[in-house]
Amino acid sequence: MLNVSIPSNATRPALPAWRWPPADCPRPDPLAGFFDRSAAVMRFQPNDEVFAEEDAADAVYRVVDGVVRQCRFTEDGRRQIGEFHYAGDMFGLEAGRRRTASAEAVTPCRLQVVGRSQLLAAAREDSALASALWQASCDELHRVQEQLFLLGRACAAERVLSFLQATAERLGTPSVVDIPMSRQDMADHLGLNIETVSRTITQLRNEGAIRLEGARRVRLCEDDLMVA
Amino acid sequence: MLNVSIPSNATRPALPAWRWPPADCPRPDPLAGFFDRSAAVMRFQPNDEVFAEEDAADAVYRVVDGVVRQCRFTEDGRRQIGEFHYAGDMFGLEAGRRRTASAEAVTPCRLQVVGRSQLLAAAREDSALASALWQASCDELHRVQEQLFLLGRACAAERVLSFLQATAERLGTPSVVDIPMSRQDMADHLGLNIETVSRTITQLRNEGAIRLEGARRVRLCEDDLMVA
DNA sequence: CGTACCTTTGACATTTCTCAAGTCCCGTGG
DNA sequence: CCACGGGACTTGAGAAATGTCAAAGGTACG
Repeated sequence: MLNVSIPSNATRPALPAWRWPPADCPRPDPLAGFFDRSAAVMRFQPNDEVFAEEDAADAVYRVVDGVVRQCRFTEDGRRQIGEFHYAGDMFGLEAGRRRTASAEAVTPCRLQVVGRSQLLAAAREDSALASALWQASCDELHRVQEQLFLLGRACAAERVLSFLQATAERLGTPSVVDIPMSRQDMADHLGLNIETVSRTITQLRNEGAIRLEGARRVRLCEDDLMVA
Repeated sequence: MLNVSIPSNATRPALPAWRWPPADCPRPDPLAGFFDRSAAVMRFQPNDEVFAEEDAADAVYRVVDGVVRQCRFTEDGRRQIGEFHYAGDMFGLEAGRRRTASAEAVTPCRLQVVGRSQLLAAAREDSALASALWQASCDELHRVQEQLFLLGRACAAERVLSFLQATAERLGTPSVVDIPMSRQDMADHLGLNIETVSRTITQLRNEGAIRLEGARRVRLCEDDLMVA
């Protein structure tokens, strides 16, 4: 079980990390193929806006390299980051005609861009592409539902540890994470404030669940994944 | 703005309620047609399990009447309710072969059931059906992202009020809600505990944002939606 | 009309947030 | 090479929100 100080009244299991790539993801990836054939490439610097809430949702993106965050704001300045997108992720495909969230570069990044109607037309011709699109939506839904559990029912230590593990998995480096985003980004993704994220990381370090090799580099210790 | 006692340091806008049905939802509904033609009907009593996490995901459901909750559990007994499904909602279509959440009846209900492969085969033949399926997934994703904001960044009063407004909209009764689920269900959906939900409802009543006409019936007062 | 369950309330504990200072790191320019 | 500045990160102390435990009301249904 988690060795870190999660409220003492209950035995709390480690949360399952997101699986990436999904076991049943078909290879070679028709989405990658389509973007490689058809997309233009754009570059963005950190904090550049890729698109804003309410913009026309007429383009679809795929990350070549770098990291993108998807977020929503309230008028009083609260921000919720729904998802981070990494190399290989598609994002920005929506059913409605307007964006329901904005997207911003976290790190310098290159994005492939295609027209939404172009992608949908190709999917109509190519059932492998259509099924990859559907698979991608479902994967996204599952990640968001995992996130929902985290925000609704997990304490700060669980949220942070789970995030670090998921990010490590996603980046393909199971035992070390080079965290690409700021503490503030982590906080707005995890529904915490920046000081709580920082304190929680310190606490996880003190309890031996992680080791810090610089503020943006964390080594995950093995026993985090164990269940008692 | 919200008149209810949300932390006093900031001006917090009312959260937008989910739109239902979505403005661009095509009519007549090809999904409804397909289920009406092809589905068997099953009945469930409150708390009956429709399917469990890890079950084979080989059936797809549509609510005829009643309410269904979709939930995930941890070993230590925490529960997160992702979504409630009402009359007309499809649920249970997944990309993977296993359920990632369980579904349970909240009220007595009747559900239409079809085989997953049957639905997908029909969608391959009928592009209107395919597009309705995609639309439904996207709508679900948007609702979940709204929920994500609520759990990550909204205080108890905002969560409860937003939930009541959304439920009223969803049930087609904009000013009165007949809440179909228990306080515990609300709590597990909103990431609160049952006592906090109860206290928050009392507080909203005291502040005039709602009126109670029985524990399960709430009248929403107009000025909840106003922005100062 | 009694019983079981759901809801509300109270008192107190815990977690997380807020505000205010540090500290660290890194690039820049002397 | 080293001082400097600025941003990011960390830490502390106290406040606020939410959770926990316990018990009292309500309500529905046999």
